[in-house]
Order: sequence, then C-alpha cells, then structure tokens
Amino acid sequence: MTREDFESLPGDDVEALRRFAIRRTYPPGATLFRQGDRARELFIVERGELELVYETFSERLVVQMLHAGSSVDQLAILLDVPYPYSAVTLSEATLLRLRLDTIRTLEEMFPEIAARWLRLLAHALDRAHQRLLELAGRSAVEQVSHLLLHESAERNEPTVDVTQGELAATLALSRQTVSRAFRDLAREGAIKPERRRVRLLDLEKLREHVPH
Amino acid sequence: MTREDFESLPGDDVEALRRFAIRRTYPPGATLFRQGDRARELFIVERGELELVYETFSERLVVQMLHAGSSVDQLAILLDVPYPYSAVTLSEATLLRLRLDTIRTLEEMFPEIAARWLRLLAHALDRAHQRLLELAGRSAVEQVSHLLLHESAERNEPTVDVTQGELAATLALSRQTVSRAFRDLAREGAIKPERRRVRLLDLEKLREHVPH
DNA sequence: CGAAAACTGTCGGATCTGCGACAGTGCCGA
DNA sequence: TCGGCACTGTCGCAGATCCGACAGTTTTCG
Repeated sequence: MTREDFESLPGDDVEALRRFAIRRTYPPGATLFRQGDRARELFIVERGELELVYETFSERLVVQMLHAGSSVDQLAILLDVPYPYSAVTLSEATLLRLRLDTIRTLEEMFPEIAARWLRLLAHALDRAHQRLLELAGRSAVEQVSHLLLHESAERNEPTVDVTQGELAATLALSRQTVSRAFRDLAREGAIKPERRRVRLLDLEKLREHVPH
Repeated sequence: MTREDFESLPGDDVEALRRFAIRRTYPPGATLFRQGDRARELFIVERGELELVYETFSERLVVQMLHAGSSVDQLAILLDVPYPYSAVTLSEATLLRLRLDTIRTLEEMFPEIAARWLRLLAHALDRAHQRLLELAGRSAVEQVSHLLLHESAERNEPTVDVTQGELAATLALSRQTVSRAFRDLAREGAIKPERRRVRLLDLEKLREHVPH
C-alpha cells in the first residue's frame, strides 16, 4: 500500500512495540476497559473488531468502530486522564496490550515513534471531529448515507456489516428511524438492506444525500 | 493561576515564539483564512475573539470560539492538510502570525515546544470531540444549558456574550429554538437573557438540564 | 436626528423523529 | 424439528424542531 496510512501505526513501529506487549485473544462481547477507568494500558488491534462506547445515564452512543491496525487510547494515556469511553469487542479479537510504564519507557527509547504516534492520534481525533461536525443538524437519511459511504470507503468494500440498531447507536438515532432511512434509500436503488448487512448499490445516488 | 492550562500555550513558549512572529491587529469581521485554503500560517490570539466556522453549501456551523491565548490551527499545519474551517474575527483582535517555514525551523530548534504543542492540540481536539459527543441526541434546552455553563466556566464569568443567532449556529439549531429555550430557562430563573448577552443566575438549575 | 440594520420574541403550519407496539423472518441451539 | 432469540419492517401518535412571517426594540451610522 503506497498511500500514507494515518489510520494505523506503521508496520515497523508495531514490530518495535510488539516486543514489549502482551498479545491476547478475546471472545466477542468482552469489555477491555470501562469509561472512567484510569488509563493504564494501550491496545492495538491485530485482528477482529472493537466498538468504543460512550455512555451517559440514559444513552449509549457508539463513538467509533475499530478494525485491525487501529490503536486505542493513546490520548487518555498521554494526558493521564480516565478513559472517556468503554471498549467492547464485537467479534473475536486479538489485541496487543501495552502497560503504561512500558510506554513511558518506550517514549524514552523511541522518541521518534512517540512523535509519529502523537501525529497519528491528532489525525484520528480530527477525523472523529470532522465526522461529528458533518453530522450536526443533518437529517437521518443524510447521516445514514454519510456513514455508509464512510465505512464502505474505509474498508474498501461495497458492503457494510452492521445491524440497524448499531447504526442507530452510532448516529444517536432510533432504530426505527434508521429502518425508515434504509427503506427510502432502498426505494431509489441506492442500497440493498440485508440481514446484519447493507449492500451499497449506487454510490452516486448515496452521495447525492451527503452535503458538500 | 496554578491549575494547568491546557487551553493555551505556556507563557514562556509564547515568548519564545514571539521573536519569530508577525504581530498584527485586525478589525471585527476580518477573515484570517478560509476553509479549504492550504495551511501556511499559525495564529495565536493575543487579544480579542475569533470564531472558527465550518461551512457547507447550505449551512454555517460555528466550531469553536477563541479568546486570548488560544492558537489555531496547529493541526492543519502539522499534517499539511487544508484548513477544515474558516476563521473570522468577532471583535478587534491582535494576533501573532507564524509562517509555516518558520514553524518548521522552530520544531527543530525547540523540539520540547513542539511536543507540548502537540499534546495541547490533542487535548483541545478531545474537548471539542467531547463537546460534540455530549450534544448528540439532546434536546435544545439541554444543549443550550450545557454550552452556557461551558462558556461561562471557560472565562470564569457569570455572563456569556453571544447573540441567540450565534448560539444557534454553534449548536446547529434555529434561532427561534434558541429563543424558546431561553424563555423556558428564564421562566424558572436559571438565566436572564439580555441583548447580545446572557446572564447566568442559577447555575444549579442550569446544571439540572445537563445530563451526567 | 432619522433611517437602516441587527437583534429579539412569538405565532402557526409543516416536517421529522422518538417511542411503543406488533408482526414477520431468519438463525441457532436444544 | 422446534422453539427461542435477534433482527427487521411498519403503524400511529406525541412531541420537538424547522421555517416563514411579522412586529417590537435597540444599536449603528450617515
């Protein structure tokens, strides 16, 4: 892959880190850390998928979905603040775990890695920021279209594996509203909803629903 | 001030940077840079207020308001991507401008400043992120209460100088909805709307409207 | 001073979303 | 095979927000 990959750490860096990390595999549904816990460890996804979940007393909002190569949650560690959200595995997942003190050592040993890491982090945050910005004040169909295009492009696949309920949680919408949006988009041939999956049929029609 | 101030650069750093910067004063309403422009300069606010505005073909959303001590837009420069939003002065404002090549030099000269800067940036982004997260799926009164408390705490003042229209743009609401929220909050004695200003009368009552 | 512009308050209708409810469908394990 | 369970599709109602409209007030500026 020739393009610069801001999503994940360079392979060389991961290799360098691997020696200091614990590798472990988790079943689906495992909680890696809870919102509010002190940030002591860093996780790098080798395989499988995670969900970052932000919870208030009444709501559950999916902040981000992570796939292989992503890392969480550098920021909390670098700033020494509690995790702002919980992390839950969606599928079976293999992760590298790095303890906090190990990381401190690493920063000293490999300052150049730390620098890249910070940049990476800044970029990831910026994307999340952008995503939220673009969602503000938009209708359900617009939000759904945007997210589908985004996820599809992210993995370079014409389908997005997600339930309507999960999608609703990600966009702070109700499941029924997502269902309605799917129906409307399906009517015009832009997508084809399937069980636990959406097939993107006509990217252009989808894009018509996304401002810009 | 004893608390660690993540909002702005340490005074020493600003001093160190000042030697390389151009200081200039702008009238209200001046545009410093436009969304989509290549990021060539960094701005540090010495005096006055700025607004960061994200625009789509149909909407205008205020991303953030900046006061003295804040700096923009490190991220775009460090990552060499276009400005994600425009910057406009709200009042007369004095700014330090740092050209891109100067900054590159600085990074080499003062790596420790660059490191602090990145952390600062990461933190600022995280706050913006949090702000947007907390807004997702909330009612107008909740959003307005949250933002008022936030702005008031930020400047340590019991009043917030802002028009209802600006507030609406920040929250992606309509001006009328903000007006209604003000009326409701005023009825219960939590705030007192004035022209171009809101006076916070009862922080506890306001906080009752903010989830957590 | 006077006119224009900006800001605020409010109304009513149209639209959208949330929510409860219920039925249908496919998948998985006993 | 047969339930259970998770996921989906749809309805109708209630509530919130948007939008256009208009009036009243304050500020700005010539």
